[in-house]
Amino acid sequence: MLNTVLKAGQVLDLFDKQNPEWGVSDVATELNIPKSSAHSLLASLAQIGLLRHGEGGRYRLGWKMLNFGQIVIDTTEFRVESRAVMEQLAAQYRETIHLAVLDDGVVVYADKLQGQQAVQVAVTGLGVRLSPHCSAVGKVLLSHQPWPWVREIMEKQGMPKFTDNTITDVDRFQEELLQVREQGFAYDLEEAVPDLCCVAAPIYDYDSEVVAALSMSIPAYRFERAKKEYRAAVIRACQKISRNLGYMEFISSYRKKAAGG
Amino acid sequence: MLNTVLKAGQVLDLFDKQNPEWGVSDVATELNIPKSSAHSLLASLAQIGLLRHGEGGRYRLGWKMLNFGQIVIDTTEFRVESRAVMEQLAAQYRETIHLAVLDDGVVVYADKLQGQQAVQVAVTGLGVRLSPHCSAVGKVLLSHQPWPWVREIMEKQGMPKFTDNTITDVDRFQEELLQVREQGFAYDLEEAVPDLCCVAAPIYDYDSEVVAALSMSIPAYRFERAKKEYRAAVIRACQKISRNLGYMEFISSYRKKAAGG
DNA sequence: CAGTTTGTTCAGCTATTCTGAACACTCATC
DNA sequence: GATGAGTGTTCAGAATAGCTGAACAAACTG
Repeated sequence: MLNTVLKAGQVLDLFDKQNPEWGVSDVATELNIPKSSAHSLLASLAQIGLLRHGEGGRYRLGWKMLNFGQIVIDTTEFRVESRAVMEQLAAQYRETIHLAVLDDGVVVYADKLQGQQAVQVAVTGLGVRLSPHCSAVGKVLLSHQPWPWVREIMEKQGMPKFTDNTITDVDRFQEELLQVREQGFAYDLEEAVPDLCCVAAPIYDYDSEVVAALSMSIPAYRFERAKKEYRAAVIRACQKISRNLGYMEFISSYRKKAAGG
Repeated sequence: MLNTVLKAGQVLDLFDKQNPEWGVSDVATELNIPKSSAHSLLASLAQIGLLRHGEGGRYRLGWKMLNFGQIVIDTTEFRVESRAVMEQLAAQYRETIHLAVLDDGVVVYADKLQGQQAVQVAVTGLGVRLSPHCSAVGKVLLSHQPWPWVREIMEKQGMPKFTDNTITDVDRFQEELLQVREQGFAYDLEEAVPDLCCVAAPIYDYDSEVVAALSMSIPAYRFERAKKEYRAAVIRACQKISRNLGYMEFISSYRKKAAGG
């Protein structure tokens, strides 16, 4: 480990929303290092663009940080980040895993792993579009959308009845979504296909936005026996992926508060 | 200057949208340094969160970059002050608005509003760096810098020709900047991208320094019809922001005289 | 205008980083 | 499976880069 880089990291970490500007002396006293050391650190960081020193000799985070931040956003895809975790899940439970996103009101499968053969990169079935009211991923994704919009979608697309368990009433669906959002996961209890159950959870990105949902599909008889374990596994997987996408729970709770709910 | 920090900067600069992932060997050959040196640099940068190394030992930019980028956004006064005015402009004209600053001789987008959806908090495209000789914001920002410095920058960066209208001659560019400074706004008449025109004006702070430039981008055919109106709108917006930042015109004119030009 | 603060420079001493070879590991290919 | 070329990682000694504290310049404050 390069000591100099580590110290540079400490310096950078001083800059936050509350204290966006630091002088040489401030840094020196804060980190308990000589003024001259603080100076060379700050000056060097400014030279490589991570800091800038504007008027008055005080230092601020540089514009290059914006650049790098943007590159992070533009080059990390949730599909790539999800893949490894999905493979782990598939290997452990040997059940089918789905990764889904919302596109114009319908659920689209962005990735899929069949449980039978351990690491089968199945392109089959990808991009399939289905109505969201009868799938676990659909519920998860819709539960994070504004209800009026969801209602409109439902009314436009209709809520066809596929099994006896399919939710076909809009008000009942709203209740379901509220609960899903609250508890952080959704079930599909034979609502789309008889004898097939699913459990899904949301995947958050760096901005605490739900960008996708991940689900595991299990035959009903097997699902009933270990519902809780499957649920926990899916939730854990989603948390892992979310973390890989830069999601941090404490930020999320902060933002929720700031947004007023 | 700390050599280690400078090298760390070189390493970081390798990461861009085209090459978001680097291995130890890649970095070593690219920078002509031993593998072990590359390794310790990468490992240290990962330790402080500026990089992360995922599966396969390859390195990517870390999530802390996003953090820092966000802090830059949230703590830059003129950005905060600009936001409301930009949203007004975007709502009224439904065209794309850019807020840009100068960083080490290149134009950096500090904020961006797409005209289509009224209040789209777009982080997309932020931090993009581009050469200033072919953009309206670039001309505005450079027109308030000392010419010898500008000339040096131009010679160092070159003035690549993107369209038939791109200014590629240094002397011609000096004339253009003088005019821009005199008249208080700049056009980009399809000089960077065909069929795309821009008009930009400067934003002054309390100290009568140009801290940023704001531009509106409009398709050429539409721009030609109402050039003057767009221009007036942008100038008005910039005056509004400048006033919010404590800028007062009469002080400015006084200072210009005192500075002898 | 003096006093106190700031950021910046410098040169010797010390410890840090650099280096290249050896190691562990993954992935194709034979 | 064994093999080879490709990774990333570790380590010790050699050499250089960074730490330091005092002295400097420059800005602000009374």
